Amino acid sequence: MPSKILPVPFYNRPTLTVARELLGATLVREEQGVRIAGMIVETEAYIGESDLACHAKAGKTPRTEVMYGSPGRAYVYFTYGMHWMLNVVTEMDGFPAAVLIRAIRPVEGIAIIAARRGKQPPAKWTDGPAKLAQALAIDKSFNGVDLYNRNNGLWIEKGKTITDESVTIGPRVGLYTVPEPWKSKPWRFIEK
DNA sequence: AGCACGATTAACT
DNA sequence: GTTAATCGTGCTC
Repeated sequence: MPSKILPVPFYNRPTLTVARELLGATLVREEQGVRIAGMIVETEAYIGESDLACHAKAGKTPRTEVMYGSPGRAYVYFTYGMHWMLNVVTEMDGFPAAVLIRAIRPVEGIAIIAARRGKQPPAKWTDGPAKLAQALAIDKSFNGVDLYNRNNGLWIEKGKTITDESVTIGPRVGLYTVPEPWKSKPWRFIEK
């Protein structure tokens, strides 16, 4: 049986295309042989130094270095003093861009997710970027790891195809101090 | 060395 | 609707 894991060429494409096509894909975390997985239902694109919402606006720094690297790797960063965010690096080596995985729908490893997120109702287990990172135990140690093989306990598999009728496109969120037009770019993709 | 801010969340009123 | 929590990062001095 051929691997279901999305290969490097999938990520080595325009970021908006990758963000759109990641909807329906399966984000998989494997811990000690146990799978925790969910279908990706919300993404956002962050594209290049000219995108003033993208961390790469500051240029290549220790923090943003991964985004400048080869596609198909994880860019994990820390914010608000307590939250981890998972992104997937896109486009050619040298161009800084990534897709933020904003939400997933739990499919496997529900018991583990419940143990980590059980204080909240199931609908709120993985409906935000910091929430899914917590549910899947993703932190700084995953920054820069390959997502196109099983070596690192984190990868993305081809999943369900989502039709355009089931996709809502809108502006990215949380960009309070980002100037226009970047603040309103319709670079957020949601599976209804 | 110090500072302002943040691709958020949960718990409030 | 508002706001505290909490600290790495990048910028200024």
